[in-house]
Amino acid sequence: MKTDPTPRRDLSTRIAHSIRDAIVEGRMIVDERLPSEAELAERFAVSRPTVREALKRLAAQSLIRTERGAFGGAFVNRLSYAEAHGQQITTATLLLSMNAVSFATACEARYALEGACVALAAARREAGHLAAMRAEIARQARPDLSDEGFCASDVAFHRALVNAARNPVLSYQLAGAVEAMQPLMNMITFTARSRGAIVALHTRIADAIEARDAATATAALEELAGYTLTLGQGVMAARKKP
Amino acid sequence: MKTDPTPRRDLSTRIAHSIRDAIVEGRMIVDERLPSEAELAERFAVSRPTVREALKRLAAQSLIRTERGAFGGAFVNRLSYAEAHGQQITTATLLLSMNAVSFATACEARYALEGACVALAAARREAGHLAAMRAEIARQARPDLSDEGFCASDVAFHRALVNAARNPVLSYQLAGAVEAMQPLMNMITFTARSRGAIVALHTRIADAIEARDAATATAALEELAGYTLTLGQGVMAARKKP
DNA sequence: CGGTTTTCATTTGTCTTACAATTAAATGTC
DNA sequence: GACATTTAATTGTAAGACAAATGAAAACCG
Repeated sequence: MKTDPTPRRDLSTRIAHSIRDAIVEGRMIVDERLPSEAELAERFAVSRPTVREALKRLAAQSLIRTERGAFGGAFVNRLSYAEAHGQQITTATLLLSMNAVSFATACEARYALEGACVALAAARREAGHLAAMRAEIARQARPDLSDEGFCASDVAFHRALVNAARNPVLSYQLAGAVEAMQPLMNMITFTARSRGAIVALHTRIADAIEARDAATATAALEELAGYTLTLGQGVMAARKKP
Repeated sequence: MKTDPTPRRDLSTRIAHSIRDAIVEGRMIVDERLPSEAELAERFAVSRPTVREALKRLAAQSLIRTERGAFGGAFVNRLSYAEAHGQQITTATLLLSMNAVSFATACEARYALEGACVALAAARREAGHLAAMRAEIARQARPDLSDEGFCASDVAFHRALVNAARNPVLSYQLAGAVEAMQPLMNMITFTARSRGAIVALHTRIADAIEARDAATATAALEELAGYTLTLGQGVMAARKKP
């Protein structure tokens, strides 16, 4: 635990960085116990509240977890895909909402990334993935589904599509892109007609994946990207006027 | 700021969640000032150290920033691409290193995502992106470059390639994938021969991007993916034996 | 001796109080 | 009016105390 990598900032930041580096560089391994707060305070020559602030920073990034009681303490946490997902979605959502990212840019990024998956998905999909996709398509066809429900189902469909590529790293990366788009998508009012078009395209994608036909799946996805973009831009334009 | 969404966890976690929700849901806007620590302590009926722990959690996620002095305080932070990048790279790196992700899986994900960019890059690249790519290729051709230097240059080359697509959301997403791979790539010892092959492929990609030839660029990238995979698997296999 | 209960030491969680450091605004001075 | 000084607000840090949780060890009991 080296000290003082950034002497400008406050103590808890520096301590957090120092411990983080130890974890990232592998000097501390998963499930290894950190010294107690009192001991850390002594080692870094700071008070316990300051150490605690540092530990909370690390906990916020899921780098450590803490347990109370005797033989408790702070432990290096194995970062699970689920935790990483959660963090990525929060970050990506904020990034989009705070930086005035245009619908077109977000849409393009999302479908570009998703396009990277469909070829793999066509090659590797299993019955389960296909069933999940079909189930969402069925939901989307129900006319009593709310717009929010339709969007949620859309996300679920695309997640199933991504998972069909059977690469957890890809799934993790795409989760951020797909889910972060949801707030933007929720702004769209889906008419019966647009829902029909989307369901038709989803069906084409699912059929192509089932047939292990990567080219057709890619083409349908691209068509969907174009259609989504058109819908979204209409909404954004209308939103500007008043 | 609603209270008590998760009554199980400790106070600072709950308070952090409550404020985070207010930010994510847009009830607090960028650069808006949070109440002072003393006031927050009063509102949540907790002590100031507890409030501070909550604020440190949020600061660790770049959701807020703090300024000292009169009229200072905690402010909702505009999440910049740079900050989001940094977080994503840390998360992705830890995810790979802690979860025994195979070289093949990581490699596949990386090149699949990157493939999503080349077509756009071919269409949109500007002189600057091309110059950056060429500069890295030139570096990579120098025989006195260390293996770490070669890897770093490789990352820089691919970052330039991704940036050529001129979609900041894509760049953000890809940063995680490309940079998180670097520790794995650093394990590879690049022989003069393999360096030559990689430089040749990089050159083919740059040439194709310059010629706005997406198909050739994609093909070269796929070849590079295959070659990298072969190199990596050789290393991983050799590492298993002893 | 075996199982159960109790005690106990350790550690995190929280509160209280206090002071130092910083900073912008208000005030005073020339 | 320009510049120096004071002041009030706010975060940063410290020290000490107690509560709560928890597993280990000790004590107890059958």
